[in-house]
Amino acid sequence: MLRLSKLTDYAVVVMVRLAEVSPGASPDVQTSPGIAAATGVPEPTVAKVLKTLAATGLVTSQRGARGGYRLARPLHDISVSEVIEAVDGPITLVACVDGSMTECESQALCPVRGRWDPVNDAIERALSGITLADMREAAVPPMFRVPAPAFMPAAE
Amino acid sequence: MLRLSKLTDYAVVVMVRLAEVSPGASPDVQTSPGIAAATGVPEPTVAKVLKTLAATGLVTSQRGARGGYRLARPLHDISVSEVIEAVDGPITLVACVDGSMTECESQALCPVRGRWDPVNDAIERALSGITLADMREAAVPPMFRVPAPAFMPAAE
DNA sequence: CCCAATCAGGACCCATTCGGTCCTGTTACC
DNA sequence: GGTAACAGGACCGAATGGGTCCTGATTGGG
Repeated sequence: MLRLSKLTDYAVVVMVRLAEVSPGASPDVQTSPGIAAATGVPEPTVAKVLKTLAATGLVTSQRGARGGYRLARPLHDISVSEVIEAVDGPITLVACVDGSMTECESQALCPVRGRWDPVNDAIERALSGITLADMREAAVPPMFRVPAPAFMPAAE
Repeated sequence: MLRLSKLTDYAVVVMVRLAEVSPGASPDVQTSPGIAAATGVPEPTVAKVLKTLAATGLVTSQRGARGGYRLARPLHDISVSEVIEAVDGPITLVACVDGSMTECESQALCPVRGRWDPVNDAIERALSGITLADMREAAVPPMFRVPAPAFMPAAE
């Protein structure tokens, strides 16, 4: 269904939240539980996403007490494709696109040999043209913007 | 990983194969086992794909003896997005894009409320611009074109 | 008129992957 | 030195998709 994982969605949520507090270059870092409380995403999931993003360099981490996470780059400099590839791995519509052509035993018969490449490239190009800042602009009306709720979303 | 299902890949293979024999408007129909033998795709899978494509109107079926399948439209008039939506359902990157907003219990908190829409639309636009004929052109060199092998691809 | 071939539309099972949780170690501040 | 927070795994359950099979409906040919 051409659906990307929830982790990617959460990653965008977390990164946008990360930008809300550190718009310029403020050294303020945010902790995983703090972001979890602000976004409503479960804390372990937030931690997992942050660790993945930190591993790929999209966010920087500060260890130890008073530590936390901070955006490595401003929102308008991070494309959607970067986030997707960081969380879900490289964008490969079908197995043939990747270098793993070992699977395709019927290479001579397969009529789609490398046929998805232009499609895959078109999608990646479309995704590279959209940044997190663009997604932020196209978001919900400001009346729904919640600055930093101190309460949990209940639901449990 | 933004990967579409194998069924979609098979659907493209089958439809391209379907066009190989009925280029214009010849009434020649092809049977499921015939296409399976020509493409190397397992016969039950081919039948499943064909039935799905017939249900969405991308191919037409002829029941009874001497029956089979035929392309409803020429290749250059069928976009990739049509095939994807026929096999894998509507293109929805995240659950929020769809009308199923019932899942999102934290609507007020969710900062990506409808944020993926432009991304989703960009992808669908990119996919709509590529037809099966385009994929056919960007395929493997003609030396790999197998007309209609009467043997099975072995492998079993 | 009967039979064979083929599509139609399900139900069904298995494998794979994803979503989510938890544990242990390391680092830096108080 | 204690504590708070990240790092990096392993781990398990649920859900989805891939693939197979069965039974009925329909049409052409003998």
